[in-house]
Amino acid sequence: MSVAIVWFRKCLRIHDNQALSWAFESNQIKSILPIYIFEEEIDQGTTNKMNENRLRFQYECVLDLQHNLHTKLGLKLHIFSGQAQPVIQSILDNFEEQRVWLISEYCSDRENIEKQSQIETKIIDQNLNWFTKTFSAGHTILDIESIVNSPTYKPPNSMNDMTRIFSDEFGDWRNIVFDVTDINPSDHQPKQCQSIESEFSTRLEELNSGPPPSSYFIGGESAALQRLKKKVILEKEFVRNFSKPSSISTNIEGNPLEPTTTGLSPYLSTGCLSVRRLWNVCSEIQQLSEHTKPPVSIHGQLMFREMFYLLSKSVVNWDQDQGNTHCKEIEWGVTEQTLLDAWESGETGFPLIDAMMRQLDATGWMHHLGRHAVSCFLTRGQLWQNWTHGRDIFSRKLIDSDWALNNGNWLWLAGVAPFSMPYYRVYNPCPNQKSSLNVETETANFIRHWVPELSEFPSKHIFEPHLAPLSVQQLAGCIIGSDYPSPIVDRKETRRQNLERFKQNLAKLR
DNA sequence: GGATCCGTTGTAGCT
DNA sequence: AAGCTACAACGGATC
Repeated sequence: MSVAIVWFRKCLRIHDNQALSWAFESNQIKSILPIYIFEEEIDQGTTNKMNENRLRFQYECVLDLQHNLHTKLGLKLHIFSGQAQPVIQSILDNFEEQRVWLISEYCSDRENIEKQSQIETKIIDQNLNWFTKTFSAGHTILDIESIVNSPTYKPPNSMNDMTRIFSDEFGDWRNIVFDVTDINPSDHQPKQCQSIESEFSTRLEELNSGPPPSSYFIGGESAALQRLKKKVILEKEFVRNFSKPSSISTNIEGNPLEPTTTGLSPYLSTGCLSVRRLWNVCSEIQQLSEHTKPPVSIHGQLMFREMFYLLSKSVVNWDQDQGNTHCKEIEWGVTEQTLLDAWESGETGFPLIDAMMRQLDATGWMHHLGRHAVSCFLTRGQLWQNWTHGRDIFSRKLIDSDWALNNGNWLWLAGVAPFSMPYYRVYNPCPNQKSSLNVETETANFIRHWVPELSEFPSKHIFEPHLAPLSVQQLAGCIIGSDYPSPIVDRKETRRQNLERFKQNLAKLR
């Protein structure tokens, strides 16, 4: 009879959790010790990996997991902070004479794969009683490792490629309902483990007891399942019609923080929500009637997520702008810190860009199309800065940040990847009446909310306030250049120059 | 092997 | 107001 140490990493939930289910169902497991390790160096204040919002969100997820494990399954989650290897060593030392399984979810990124293999060779292999078991499809629909290693695998670059992979894997995959494991505690003996000593950073408690978070989202499986119900299960028409988002703003039902999309991404990235559960819910809704299809449907969005996971595992230097087969080496030149800082702090003088970046800073979330607009603006559109700078800022601030997806999306939007749209399709940072966005009210109100300096500006001028006559600026109580920055660049001129630069770079690469 | 088509989600000007 | 077209023209897949 053995102890199962269930190491929660990317699946902070008890529903559809293969590792947890296995530990419950296996007859050889006598007791279960769930653990979570905060691996960021959080005692020196905010980490360079996660800003405060992100760290707090992560902590909320872990606390909710602790609550659910305790109330639903009678298990106590032990929380640690520190580097995984020494922490796991110290945990296992409590069980020196016993048979122990260290169970976790497969993580596909380089750093975590190295960590996992070090733990296996330096700790597990040193004691004949200790074993590991890793479950492969916890965070993704596909078994990333097995697909990438199959002899016929070619890195996918389009939705066509993805439908081929799904067909090979699942046959008739459209509206398929995947097997999802859920634990029914009444089917099993209680498996509570002896408690062991655990310690984690007091900084996390401080964050949690501080002022109410500016983030709209609350971390955890409970909030994830509530949101799934509210935005997907109860919104069948929305699911069936899901397409390219037409509104860049939030402001649903008068709430300026409620997304027009599902808002489930923070829960998918932390694994509070199983991606298979979300897929299944959509399948069940769509089976009943007409619905949009990949690439624009929710299933399509989830398939792009799988695509980026496959690529991130199979493309060498996925997160680099050099030596990366999926990144054209554009000469971005020397970083201009003032431009980068203005972009990050929402002081570019372009109201829509600034509203987006301030929303990101305050809430840790930004609308899908907003991410397009600000990343195009930073790179090939206006500022001509290396996409990796934007990637780093997103990764520190976005509560739904995910290594595979964040890099993939930046490669896409910077126009450097094989799957990118043509480089000359540049988003206009100042949408006008011709834009698909509702500039009259919704988008203008979105700017008024996040850039209060401009709250009295008429919609006609709010996207390019520096072009407004001085009388309009005075009436709005906001003089451009003193109360709100003038544009840091000439958007039309930089666009023209950058198109030319990009073209020359491509010619050189050919 | 050259032509043609296609790719999740562009913009601006004209009718 | 919606739809067409030019813009300038990538790169991989397909025929």
